[in-house]
Amino acid sequence: MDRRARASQKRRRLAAAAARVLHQQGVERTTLADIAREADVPVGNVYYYFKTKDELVQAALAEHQAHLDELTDALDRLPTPRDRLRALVEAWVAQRDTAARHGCPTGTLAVELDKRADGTLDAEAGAVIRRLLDWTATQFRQWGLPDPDDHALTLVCAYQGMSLLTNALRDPAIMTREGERLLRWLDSLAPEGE
Amino acid sequence: MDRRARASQKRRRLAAAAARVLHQQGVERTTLADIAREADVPVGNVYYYFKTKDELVQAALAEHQAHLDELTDALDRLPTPRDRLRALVEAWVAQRDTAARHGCPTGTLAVELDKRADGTLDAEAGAVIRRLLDWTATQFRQWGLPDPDDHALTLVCAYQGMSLLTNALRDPAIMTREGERLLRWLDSLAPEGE
Amino acid sequence: MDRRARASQKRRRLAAAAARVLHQQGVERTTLADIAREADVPVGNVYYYFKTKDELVQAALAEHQAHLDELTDALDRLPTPRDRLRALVEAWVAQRDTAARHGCPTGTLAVELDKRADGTLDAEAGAVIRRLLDWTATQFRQWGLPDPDDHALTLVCAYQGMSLLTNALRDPAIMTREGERLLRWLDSLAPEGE
Amino acid sequence: MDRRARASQKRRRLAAAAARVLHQQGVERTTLADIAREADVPVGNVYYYFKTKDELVQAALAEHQAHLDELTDALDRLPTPRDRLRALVEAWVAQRDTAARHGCPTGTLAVELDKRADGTLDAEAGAVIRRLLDWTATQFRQWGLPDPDDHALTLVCAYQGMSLLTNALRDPAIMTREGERLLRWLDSLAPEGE
DNA sequence: GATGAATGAGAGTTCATTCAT
DNA sequence: CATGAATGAACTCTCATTCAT
Repeated sequence: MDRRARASQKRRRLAAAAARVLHQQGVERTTLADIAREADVPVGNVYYYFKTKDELVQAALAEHQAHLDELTDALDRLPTPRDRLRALVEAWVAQRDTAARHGCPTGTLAVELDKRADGTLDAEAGAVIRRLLDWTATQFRQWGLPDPDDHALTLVCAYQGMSLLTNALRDPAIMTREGERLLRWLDSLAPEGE
Repeated sequence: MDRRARASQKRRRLAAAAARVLHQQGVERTTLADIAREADVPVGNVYYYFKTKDELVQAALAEHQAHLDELTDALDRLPTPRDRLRALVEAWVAQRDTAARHGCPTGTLAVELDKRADGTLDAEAGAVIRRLLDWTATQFRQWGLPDPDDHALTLVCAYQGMSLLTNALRDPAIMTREGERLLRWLDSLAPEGE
Repeated sequence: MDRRARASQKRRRLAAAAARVLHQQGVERTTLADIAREADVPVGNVYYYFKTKDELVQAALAEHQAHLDELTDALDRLPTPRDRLRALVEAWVAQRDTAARHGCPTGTLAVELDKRADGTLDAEAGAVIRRLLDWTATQFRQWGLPDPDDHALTLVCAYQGMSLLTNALRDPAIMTREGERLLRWLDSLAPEGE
Repeated sequence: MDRRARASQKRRRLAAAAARVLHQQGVERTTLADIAREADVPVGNVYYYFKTKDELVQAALAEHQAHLDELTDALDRLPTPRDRLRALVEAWVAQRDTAARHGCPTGTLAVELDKRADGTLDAEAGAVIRRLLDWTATQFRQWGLPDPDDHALTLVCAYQGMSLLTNALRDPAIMTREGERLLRWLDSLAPEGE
């Protein structure tokens, strides 16, 4: 592996470390030294890859976006929209322990970034959430249900809500209970005229 | 007004200012000077009322708790549990512009405090949310519905979820749409055997 | 002396220290710690009086302005414009050893500040020089000479030029030689029709 | 072109870039990356030509020296000392816009370098100025005027002074006014017994 | 109690210089 | 020779907390 490849790998390592540590400690309580340590990179070197702390936050958001895309790509291989949405909910529930400890990575990031006066980064956090919203709406639309956007909104709100409560009450069981309800809800839906 | 009364009034002013500013700027981006300024109290004086910044955060949480109690007390005067829950949802929707700008005060505070290693304050944030959960469950129980706890969980999750998305996407309309759905949902519920 | 008086005295001490150290070491090579040490003030405390390093530079400029004003006030007590201008030149020459080591405080500051992209502070440095220019022009005008502005420009240019060369060549004798020439020049001037 | 020639060409490009950028931004506000970029040379490569930043500053000084030598060589082709000195002043005035923006390259460099504790580089800056002084004195001597050194000092001081004021007040007209005065002064001079 | 001032431990960031290939 | 990457020391600035009156 040549120098350039190793360098870009380091960039990724930093982005991944940022995603992890920022999720656990939050943006404001995480120092660059924390991220550097997690990525095993000297502090001064971080600035070779990211000119500011904000760029690291941005990279972490991109990382979450990438994870989400991986997930939806995998789900897209399932036969029906209902299968895909069920699997989405199941993937959420599978993360319940992480959610109990640190909440939804994107959701909590969005909350923190929205506290800033400068609205640059929080718009990017919003974009990640909107992408999930769009993918979900697409599923409902393909399913042939009316008001697919409303259904998508309901589902994603439910996800963010249960993640927040799971985290705030430190109780993964919340995720299980609400997840099961969502599955029953999905099973109860039927396209018009079906 | 004697000295003690004036002092306790100052304490309240500080707590109220903390609640406001922390909601808007978040815990980590708010300095003691910010709160002191908002309360029109000299910085050095803050420490006679709150020994640490964390105590001010605690006071802000208590303030939110108090607001919530006021609200539920008012709702308790309504005739039926369904009326109360409907009014609760309507109260949420009425706050949509604030939610778009800063999210739910308690929810965003809980998110931020959960990022801390020290789990003292985030437990208190959880307690505020749990109190809302309990009050809501009580309504569903009085209504005679089965699984009142699950219903309560669903409703509060929906609230936190729609607040978060409203804030992240800076779109108060989300609150309106989800609020209307919740009202329809409440209208559709009926106790067993009714 | 009460707290407030002592505090404002500290502000002055800092401004004076800044003027001294910035003159000796230049803006860019002087750290806040240098100034703090010179003023015998803890580094963190500096920011109570000056929010940024630039404000300290500004304060140093004001200090130089004040020194200049003191000088011209003293000169204003002399009977004739020629006396005042002669005394001005003599005051410059008296500073020859300082000039050899560090140049003219205002002139060198202006040079450094003009290298900045942001033109805020260098305008203030220019203002100090312009004030000297104006005072000098006033003398020539009172003297009844034609083109008092041109004469003033010539005199101040000569001052800045000889300060620069004295400093660059580390030779106070330059100041003496040019100073004497300037005195002869002043003596040779006569108002029209005199 | 062989390797050695290409290499020495790169060295020159770097020296020229250094001269330009250091004049514009000053020594302390210029990074090696700035110079490397201006010369279109990779940062890491700079060190094959200049072991330290100071060596680049030195090279910039040499560049200014070379420019000055070019100028005086050209002037030396003029018939009389008076012609040469007049042409020198005219050359200065022709640079008035550059002077307004960045001052005299050598003069401002000397000011900055004199702020250093280490007196190595500022001596070199002084040497460049002294060379100008010497050339000028030679002209006055050839002219047959008494005190040629004093006349040279006066002329060079005037130049540095008017450059500094032009820069500090950002007014090229200063250069024009003082330049005209210097020309009149030169015209008024006559060797003894002439 | 009240208050302006003091303090010091970090935080993010920059950059000359060096290294490995 | 060339070069992207690495390094660490230093700097400016922030802020919770404490102190002296």
